[in-house]
Amino acid sequence: MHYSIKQAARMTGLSEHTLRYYDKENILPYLERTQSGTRRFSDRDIEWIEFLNCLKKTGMSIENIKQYTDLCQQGDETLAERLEIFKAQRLAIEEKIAELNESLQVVKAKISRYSEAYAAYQENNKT
Amino acid sequence: MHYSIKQAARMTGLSEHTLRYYDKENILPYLERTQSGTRRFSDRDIEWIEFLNCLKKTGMSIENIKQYTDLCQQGDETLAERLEIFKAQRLAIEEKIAELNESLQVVKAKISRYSEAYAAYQENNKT
DNA sequence: TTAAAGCATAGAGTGTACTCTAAGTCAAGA
DNA sequence: TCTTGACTTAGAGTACACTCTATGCTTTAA
Repeated sequence: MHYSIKQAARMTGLSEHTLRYYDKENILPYLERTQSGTRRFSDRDIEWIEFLNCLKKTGMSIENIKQYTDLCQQGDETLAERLEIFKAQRLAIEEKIAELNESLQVVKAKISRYSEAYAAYQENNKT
Repeated sequence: MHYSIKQAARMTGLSEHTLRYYDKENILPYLERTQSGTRRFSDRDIEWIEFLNCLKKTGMSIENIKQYTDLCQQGDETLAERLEIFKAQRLAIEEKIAELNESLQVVKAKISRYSEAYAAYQENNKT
């Protein structure tokens, strides 16, 4: 199956503008064109975009994604390098989760204190 | 104890530029000045900045932080509203953690596949 | 054949959060 | 007094990731 940019946008949740921007940045390595120049998205492209979405959620920049995409197109010699990228990214995600858990504790503590303060405030302002 | 902007920058890990920017954005409500205009950071300010750092790590924007800061200065009538802000933020953090855990699974799967592919590649290229 | 829809490009504009620069003030030590 | 260093401001500049605009080309249905 092949899809127009409009369909691809709907399927991936990105805008047509963003898909063209990603193409311009060369991070859609499998994307083909018709002879008149229209982009022709395949299932492989859709899957790739969904994978990019996942990488972006972990905080990976377009620049880093570009580097990875380039390595993918250079064949098996870059396998070790690509493996290292993901190992580093795994660490980064784990650190981010740990950091968020810490912040969660701080926010929860705030909620406790505000709950108490608010209860006391209501008590003082009883009619 | 009071600190200069340079000391405050070192203590909080932010730059002097950033601290001045935060002050301009009115998210440092307790910050005082000397009569000649120099900023005078107290321990309370340092704690507040560390708390802002925590909120920022959770993805809260300067704009939202400003709203919260404003509410803090309006007294007890805004207690309920502030409580709601933190409840919403708790939810946002929990969702972010869940999302990161999903991405972590995807990255881990990539690591497994690359580890295998790389082992096979090495096997094929034995001298 | 003509109108509309959908696609293309180059390049300008936007929002966020800084980050830096230029020019000037102020306080302390040689 | 003069220099040095730390501070001040307003406002310009930067990086990132889009987002939009203007203009024009194709394809398709009426």
